Amino acid sequence: MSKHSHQHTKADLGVVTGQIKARSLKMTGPREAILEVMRRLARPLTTREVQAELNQECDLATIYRCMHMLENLQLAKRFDFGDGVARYELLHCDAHAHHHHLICTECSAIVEIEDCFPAELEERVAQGSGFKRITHKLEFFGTCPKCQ
Amino acid sequence: MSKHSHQHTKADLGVVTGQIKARSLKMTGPREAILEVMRRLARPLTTREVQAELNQECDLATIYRCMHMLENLQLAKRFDFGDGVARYELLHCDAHAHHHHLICTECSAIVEIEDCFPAELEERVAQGSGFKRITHKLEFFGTCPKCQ
DNA sequence: ATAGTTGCAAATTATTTGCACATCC
DNA sequence: GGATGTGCAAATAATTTGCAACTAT
Repeated sequence: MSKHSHQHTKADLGVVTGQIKARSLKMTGPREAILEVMRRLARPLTTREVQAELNQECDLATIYRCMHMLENLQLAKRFDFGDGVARYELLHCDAHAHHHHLICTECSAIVEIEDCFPAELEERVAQGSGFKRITHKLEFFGTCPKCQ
Repeated sequence: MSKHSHQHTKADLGVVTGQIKARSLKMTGPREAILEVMRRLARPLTTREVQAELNQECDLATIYRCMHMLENLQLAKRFDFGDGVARYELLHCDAHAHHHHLICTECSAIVEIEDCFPAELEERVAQGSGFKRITHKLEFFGTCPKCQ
């Protein structure tokens, strides 16, 4: 419940529930369960992975809809690792929100990269193109120690 | 044929056909047509976009299979812009092979970014993780001038 | 000749949607 | 009570696959 338990790798669900209620959306059983899984695993997850981690039963459609809601509220981010399946990760609440991943092309293991990508390049891109509100997605791929 | 005709935006199909034949694969009519489209448009294309640009008829399955072949031969690269559709782009043959894109989140317009991303960061990632053969994908998203 | 290719149709897989019923505020 | 959410089943949409016929080399 405390709003300041900064565990750094775990999103603060208080913020999430706050955002949900602020928009007259509802905090339901399935949503709580999904959020708990996303907070606990704290890495990009497919809808099926989320479903598998759930204690209770939950329809895939519900999970998809929850992911979309979280994405719209900018509480989660979608990632595409090139295998045709979308993955979603809950965003952290502190400044560490923006980060990248290193994915093993053999076993799909995911490592979070703390090194933040220089935002300076983003500005250069903005200026050279006339685009506004620029964001970026950066993912690294390679072969993990186990799979080498 | 010259290895140094730097047209910069167009891949050298000679290299592609060379690679294909070197592996005892065949250069067929459909493949030539697909490659011509990819070379001409020189941006990430969905299979449907390729099909629409083709003069002759060509089955989607054939285009998918061609994309996979090109990807395996490292002659093309797959991109995911977050809309659930894979896009493939023919790689250039000169040193400019690696590049990034800036995609309009409104109209999906694609701008190629010449600025190459510092490979130095890639090495730092490699060292910190124990991963080998590291590559990366970096895409920028924003609102283009027209859509602002 | 023969290994590699293609089109077609059917199968898979991911994701979305309509709707009646259930649930949160 | 009324708006919002859920499960279920059906609909879309992307991508893959089996196979018989075809074509480069």
